[in-house]
Amino acid sequence: MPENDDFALQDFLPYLLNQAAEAASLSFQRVYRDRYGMLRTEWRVLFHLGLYGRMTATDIGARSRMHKTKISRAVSALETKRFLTRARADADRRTEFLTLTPAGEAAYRDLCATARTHDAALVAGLATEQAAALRAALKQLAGRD
Amino acid sequence: MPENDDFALQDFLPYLLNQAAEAASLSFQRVYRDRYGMLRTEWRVLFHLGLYGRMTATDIGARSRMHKTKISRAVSALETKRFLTRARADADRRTEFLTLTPAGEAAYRDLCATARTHDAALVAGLATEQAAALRAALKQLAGRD
DNA sequence: TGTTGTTAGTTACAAAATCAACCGATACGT
DNA sequence: ACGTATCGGTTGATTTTGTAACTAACAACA
Repeated sequence: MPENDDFALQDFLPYLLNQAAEAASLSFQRVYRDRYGMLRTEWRVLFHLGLYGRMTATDIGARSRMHKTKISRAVSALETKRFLTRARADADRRTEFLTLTPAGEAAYRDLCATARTHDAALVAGLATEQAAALRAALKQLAGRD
Repeated sequence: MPENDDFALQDFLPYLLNQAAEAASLSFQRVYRDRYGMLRTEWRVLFHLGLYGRMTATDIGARSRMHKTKISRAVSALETKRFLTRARADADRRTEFLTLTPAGEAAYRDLCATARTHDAALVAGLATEQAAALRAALKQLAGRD
């Protein structure tokens, strides 16, 4: 009845990606939300700081492609949770370096461990090379990193 | 410096999926936004109606896994745009059937054509089987359809 | 019929994301 | 030094989403 002869829009990549992304983040979201009262933006900032060590907000933005304001607010939230500290740079007093506190690092490690489990569960249905291929393709689509 | 020896969290699937999804939808979003003033939810509803023909809001929800309220609002918006009409069902007066107007169908066809182009551009860097494998993996992650 | 439970869809309110304007610090050209 | 532009980051207003409560219609069963 509908005239979608040639192109199956159920296969439209943006749609598919979004569906998969939403499904995949759901279970993990519950973890950082219930366990640490974090938002996804906060978890992402934490994750960057845990992974790369001391960074500025701009650095995080460049890597994560999150908007300035999201990062700014996430940093504030993490600061009030005592998960990170700020330090003005001497060279350029506009920038501030962000560092995880011990509590922040602990949360990071805990979440990493949980993330590992979730990741494994997600790819459970896929063969090893399939999973690797998937990650590679996603990286390319994401444009970098 | 950071102690992420074993597990590269840059490869964390929810993160990767989200990055790719965001990057992929960006260019297409501009199309339906600028050309028709639509939101993503609206485009999705339009897309379902165009693809499957007359449906109820609940049907759309079951297929797209969007929440009731999102659908309700998207339907209202599409109705004010004169892209769809509602018709109460005789059998059950709670449900209403949604049908695209000619204008709605025209928009659907236009956006489909554009979507096809965008999709092709996205998978341009991938081999044909790679793209197919990607879609298959995403479908599985999405849980269905 | 009357009660209880469920379903389709909407609405109200809170939470969060987006956008634009903003402040202070720096850089640059003159 | 001075004006202008730019950059790092924050704030406030608006928009969009999420959560819950709600209305109306139906179903089932006494």
